[in-house]
Amino acid sequence: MRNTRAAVLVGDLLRTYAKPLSIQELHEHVRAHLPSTAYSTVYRIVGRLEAAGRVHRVDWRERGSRYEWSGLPHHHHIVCSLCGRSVDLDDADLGFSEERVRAATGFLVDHHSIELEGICPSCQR
Amino acid sequence: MRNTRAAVLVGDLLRTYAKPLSIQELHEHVRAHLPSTAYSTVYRIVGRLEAAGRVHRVDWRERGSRYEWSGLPHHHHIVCSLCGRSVDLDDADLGFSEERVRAATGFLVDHHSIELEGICPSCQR
DNA sequence: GCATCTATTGCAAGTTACTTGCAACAAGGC
DNA sequence: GCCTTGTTGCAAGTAACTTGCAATAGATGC
Ligand SMILES: [Mn+2]
Ligand SMILES: [Mn+2]
Ligand SMILES: [Zn+2]
Ligand SMILES: [Zn+2]
Repeated sequence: MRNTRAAVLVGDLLRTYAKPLSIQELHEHVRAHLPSTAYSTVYRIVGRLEAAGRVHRVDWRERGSRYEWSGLPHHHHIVCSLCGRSVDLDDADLGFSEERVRAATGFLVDHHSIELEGICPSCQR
Repeated sequence: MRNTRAAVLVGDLLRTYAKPLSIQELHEHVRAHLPSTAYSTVYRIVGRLEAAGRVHRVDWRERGSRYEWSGLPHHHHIVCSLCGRSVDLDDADLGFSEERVRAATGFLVDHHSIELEGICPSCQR
């Protein structure tokens, strides 16, 4: 994978922002530096990062797909339905373990997706 | 909501099959009895059932959206990536509780989605 | 630095899943 | 039956994402 100007901008933002970003947000970021960049270019860059395992997709139902840097410890998200902010949760916070699922079902788990929605402390006030 | 012939067919299948079904599967079922039924009709029926809270949508990432009858105890799914069969899991099987998340984050949880993928016991052989 | 090779890009057109406007139709209350 | 109005078929319309292709620009070797 070549270090093209647009790919570097996308990769850097995902890595430093460390929260799931939409294609649109990534596109806006890239265009601020390289105004001629096409939407499809961002899709292709993200696709290549995903194939290389450096980024993964996260689905927030009504909020659409987003992409997040993979070089962070495994975790999930809870998103505020009012302000949209997200907080990270690890499996321990959730009481979750794939081992437990294996014991209950006999399945060999190879992937799990957990996404929650609620009202954050600050929006509760 | 009127008990039109197509709506009854969709509702009955969702209720008795008790597993998430795709729009395509629902359409095929309806067409077997009412061949002139349009795809859009199935979308509209499912939309009305969902608005009435009698059905809810379940997202299986690469496998697309499906709809499941809501009159069953709350649960989640693990899908076999080889044969496609799904098994139900309740929050206890997963060690999950919204209370625990509230304690860890302060969020008031109003919805959670948990979907797993793996290899079922029979495909492991 | 320069030539060369080939991955990457911009653009426009193409897919796919899903939605919508509208005139014809059919539930179901009376 | 009769009428009201929710529902349907059809065709056209969106939204999100993908793809073919000729032009461009990273990388590599000199
Ligand atoms: Mn995160
Ligand atoms: Mn189920
Ligand atoms: Zn909030
Ligand atoms: Zn299986």
